Amino acid sequence: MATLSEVARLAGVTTATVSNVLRNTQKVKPATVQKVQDAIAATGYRPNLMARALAEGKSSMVALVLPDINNPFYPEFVRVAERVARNRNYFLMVCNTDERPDIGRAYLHQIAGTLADGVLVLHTGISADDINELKTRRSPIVLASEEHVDLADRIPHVVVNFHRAGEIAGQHLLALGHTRIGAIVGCGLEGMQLGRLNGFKGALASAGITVDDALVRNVSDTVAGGHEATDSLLEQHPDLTAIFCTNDLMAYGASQALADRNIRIPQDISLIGITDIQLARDMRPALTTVALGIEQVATMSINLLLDLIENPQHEPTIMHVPDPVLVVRASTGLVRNAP
Amino acid sequence: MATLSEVARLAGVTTATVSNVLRNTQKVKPATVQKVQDAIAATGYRPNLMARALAEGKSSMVALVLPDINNPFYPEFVRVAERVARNRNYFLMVCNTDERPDIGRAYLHQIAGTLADGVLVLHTGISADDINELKTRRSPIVLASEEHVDLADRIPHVVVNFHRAGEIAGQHLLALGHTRIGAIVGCGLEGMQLGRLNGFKGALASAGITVDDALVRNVSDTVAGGHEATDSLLEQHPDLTAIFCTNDLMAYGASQALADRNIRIPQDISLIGITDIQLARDMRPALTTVALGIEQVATMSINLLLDLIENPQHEPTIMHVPDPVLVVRASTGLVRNAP
DNA sequence: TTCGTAAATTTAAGCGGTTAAATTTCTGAC
DNA sequence: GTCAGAAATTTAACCGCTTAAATTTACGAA
Repeated sequence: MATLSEVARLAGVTTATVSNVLRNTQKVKPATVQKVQDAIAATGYRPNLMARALAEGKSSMVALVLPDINNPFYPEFVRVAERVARNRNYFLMVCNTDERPDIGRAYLHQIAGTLADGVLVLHTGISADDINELKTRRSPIVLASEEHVDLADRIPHVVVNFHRAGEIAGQHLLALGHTRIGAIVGCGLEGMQLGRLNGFKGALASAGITVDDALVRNVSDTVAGGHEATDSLLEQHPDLTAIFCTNDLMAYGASQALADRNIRIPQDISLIGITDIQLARDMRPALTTVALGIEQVATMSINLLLDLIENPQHEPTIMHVPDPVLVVRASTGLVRNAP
Repeated sequence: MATLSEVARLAGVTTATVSNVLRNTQKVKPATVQKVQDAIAATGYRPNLMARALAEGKSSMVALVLPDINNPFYPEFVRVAERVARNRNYFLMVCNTDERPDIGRAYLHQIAGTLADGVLVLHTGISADDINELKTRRSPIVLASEEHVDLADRIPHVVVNFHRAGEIAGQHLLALGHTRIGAIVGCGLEGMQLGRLNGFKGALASAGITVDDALVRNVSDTVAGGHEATDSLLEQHPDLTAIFCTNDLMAYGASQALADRNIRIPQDISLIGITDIQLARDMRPALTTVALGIEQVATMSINLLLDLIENPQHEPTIMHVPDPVLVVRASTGLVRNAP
């Protein structure tokens, strides 16, 4: 690949001048600009972004560390984040940790401040210590939609009201007359989904219903997990009239388990999720869910990170995403009569 | 962030020595190694990967350019590719083009040879010209599972036998007695799915059946596309007994359309896809499909790229993934009796 | 023609590492 | 105690670009 100096030589000027042409500072005489541009065209020159990054002290790359690219939530997030980043002239490095905190840790240590100008961390179970280390390195970091209670007030943070999401789900089911409700909770790292469950419990408590632990299942945050939990719930509690899942992916699994048992949704059992991923719309019956606003979370958090990179703040910024919204589709209905 | 020279000063040695310790060439006396390691620990030093990349002429990053991270095929691919790359000490940059060739082009031009040591391109509709330009830059590039006929023999390539996949699907349906079969073809860029359709047609032709164009639908490569195409097919051909989709995502959409019309799978209509993404397993009924071996394609192509980076070849390597395999699940069955 | 000033260009240092070659320091054999 | 050769360390150039400061060139006014 041609380098700056080859271009400079060909154009009969210095690398400084070529550089000035490239970054079009207005300091170069039009005739010279032309010569340089000709030389660039002739050599097929492309700037070496590594060299530029080193010289500028800025790579224009940001890393997005996430736990499971196969969970459809993340691709949806990535797509938005990448678009926003691109529009602001940043590259997005997607780092998938495969749910392994050690991999996340390695990424953070290697990349932050050396390859990437900043890092956006999405519930990857990375420890507070590791995050704090980054902070001492003064490498911008943003946590999005986490529930890192012990860090929340010290690290820039985009907060999603998971508690309210659970509450909305609970209220919706209550409004339809359900009282025997099973709950399926993803056992994400760091108890990520606890807020959702608590919100749900709170809603029921307000109606005088206490959620028996026997009605709660903790499973992995996957289709299979939802399936399995549903099987388990139905075996022990065939009288359930509704199932609440702390996310849509597990709700999808639940719907499969119900289909396998020829239980109709929502005639026999109502089903509600949280998040509103694309799959929720695509399912049959389409899933009633509590939309968290993926697009907004992604946009806000990546923008926050880039803002922080472009002008560092002392006080950690905490931003709140607008409250979740109930999206009623076909998977919930009035409680059935006694079984 | 601490730099090499600060570490060196603290340890009372030269940057060269510190560098040698870091890359543990065996040239440093144990006592010195200890001093340096202490200094590293004391400063919290992390090597600046940009600087290293510039000095070494190698970034240890590879880019994966893909058209749509929301299409579940790609996350599955990414996950494998990233794992393989990580194990070989490379970072993976995922570049989502959102189906826009211009974005893909920009990524290629900016990244290849300057940020990334090589590029793996996955059906992004990037033009032959652009790919060739990379070649002249001598930046390693691998095309995976493409159908870029005009490039196939000049660019390293991982070939999937799409034709055979379509053929297998056709043969399976034939074996079950189907003859009135609708075909749904994704109109991916570059006619990516044509091979699959031709394979299917070939299988039917061997059985003396010609596929009327009226039974073929071209739609976007999405759930919605499959849904729409199915609606259209059923309206004009209510006598169909099976539907062949050139990929699983559209088959999922088809299954929704069938569910919406209370048409049972496979009792009323059989459904078959191609690829075998996770969703095919999760669907109800689970989808019969022709597995392309995502894991193998991903592994082979990323390995090929890394091999090429580590020792450049003159002849473009063409690798063939083992032939696709039929995976029979619940969505196909014997043809129903006359409607 | 001569200056002073603004415009254009060059110089040269630096970003944070790597590495071949040069130099210094150890070894152990004699 | 010497000295050759191996081992350890340092020197210094380089990777490709940016940029502040220095220098040169151009231009208009006196």
